[in-house]
Amino acid sequence: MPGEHRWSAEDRMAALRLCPPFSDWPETRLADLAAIARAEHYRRGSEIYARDPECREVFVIAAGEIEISRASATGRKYVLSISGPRNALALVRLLDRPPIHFTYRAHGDATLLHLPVARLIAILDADPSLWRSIALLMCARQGDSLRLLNDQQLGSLEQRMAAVILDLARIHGIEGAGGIEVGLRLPQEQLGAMLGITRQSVNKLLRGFEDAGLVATDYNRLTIRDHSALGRIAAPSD
Amino acid sequence: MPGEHRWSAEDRMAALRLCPPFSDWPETRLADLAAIARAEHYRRGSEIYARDPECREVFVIAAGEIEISRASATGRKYVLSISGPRNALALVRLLDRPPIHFTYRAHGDATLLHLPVARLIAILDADPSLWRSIALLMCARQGDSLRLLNDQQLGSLEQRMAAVILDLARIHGIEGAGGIEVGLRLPQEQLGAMLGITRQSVNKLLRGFEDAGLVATDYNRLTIRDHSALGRIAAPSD
DNA sequence: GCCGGTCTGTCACCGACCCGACAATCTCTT
DNA sequence: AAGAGATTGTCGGGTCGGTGACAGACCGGC
Repeated sequence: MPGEHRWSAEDRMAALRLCPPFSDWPETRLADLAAIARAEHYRRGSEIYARDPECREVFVIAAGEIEISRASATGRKYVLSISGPRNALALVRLLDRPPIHFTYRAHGDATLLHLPVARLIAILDADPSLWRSIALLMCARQGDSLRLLNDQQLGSLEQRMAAVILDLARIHGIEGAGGIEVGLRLPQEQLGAMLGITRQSVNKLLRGFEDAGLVATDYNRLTIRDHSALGRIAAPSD
Repeated sequence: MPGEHRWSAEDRMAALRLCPPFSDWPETRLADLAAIARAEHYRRGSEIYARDPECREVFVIAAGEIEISRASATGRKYVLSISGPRNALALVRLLDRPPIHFTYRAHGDATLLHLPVARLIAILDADPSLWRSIALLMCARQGDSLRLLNDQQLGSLEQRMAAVILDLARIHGIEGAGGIEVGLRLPQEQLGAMLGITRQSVNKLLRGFEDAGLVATDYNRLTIRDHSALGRIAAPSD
């Protein structure tokens, strides 16, 4: 783990090496990438592109978690997901005119590598076979989005709640004695923002899950007690 | 327009030439593509991959409309969209293991060009710069999905209804004297399946729109009377 | 032109979720 | 160690959309 104060080109390369879609790039290309990357540290709660929402940069999470959300005019907030280390974000900015702007916020303290889109594209065009990795990653992301859309329309609240919990555990889970603990500050309000429901509804559902022995909750902390049962709820027959 | 009975290699190329992501391919590559494409005709209501849902093919709509949907265990149906000519579908199948399977159904009579994934990938790898067009298209598609997710979570029913109508008009709209007519058989039940609500709710909303002079309805047929007002409803401030 | 199937309009009832409120508990900073 | 702020548990009332039902209108085929 590199020191917080400074990220050398080596450190940047090490982070990129583990991050799809760059993880299967040859070393020389990774070096090109590391050369244009700029490391930046964010304190908990700070917004990533607060200064310039139109900024044409992609970024990679080197450490920490990033909440991807969007607020409505009425003040409600929808949290698309909370992404973890080794994840590339904002890839839609490869387009000249990205469709809509999501807000990225550091959920805990976080370190990001920023990659200016223009220079990234230059690297890709210099060795077009690299585009393949981008294309396939975008296919995977698209698949995830479609599954999410489908779940939201067809699933019951219980199903969606179980799915969100399992998803969080998959990304941020820490194996422990009593089960898998979600290594995140996770107030019920936040779960609500991911499900599009209110805090109170989350509370009721969550207590239902707890009574059934599926999860354990403890002030901002969530632990999965029965992973397979939760999976059965999330995907009943599928 | 080629005859219904037979699609020559020339006909197939002509269709592909207009379809993103192939529209900016050089002629020689388009010829390669046309060589592996198989044209197939579908009657209204027939399901595209009824025989083999696991079939590893992408396809392009040469003529007609395709409804992309998914059914729940309880019999409810969610219609993701109704896609029109010059659209490539099922691109997520470029992945070895696509995430979930959507059902594709011919909304009216339709003609498709089928492209086996393995051979398509062979063409792409033979000239990797072609992957660029795939990557950028998938970015655009991903952006569309994210916008849809956002709208569904944050938008009111009215907003979402207006958005869906405008979207349908953009793809299937026919300019006419009294406004833009949606050139589709469009029962209220279908609109409901796109919005995740029941026929009855659609009816009430739609009559509200009609009373306000935004649209005109006439048995299976929908005409937009006030496009800009509808746009203001769909995206209030944005 | 007739008829079965599809589509639309409408109603009463009901349940799920939202809203506002309040008290208790926990965490973090000072 | 104390107090401010954040989080949780819980309640009742209100509202929106779902459910089931029914009648009437429309379409397409024979």
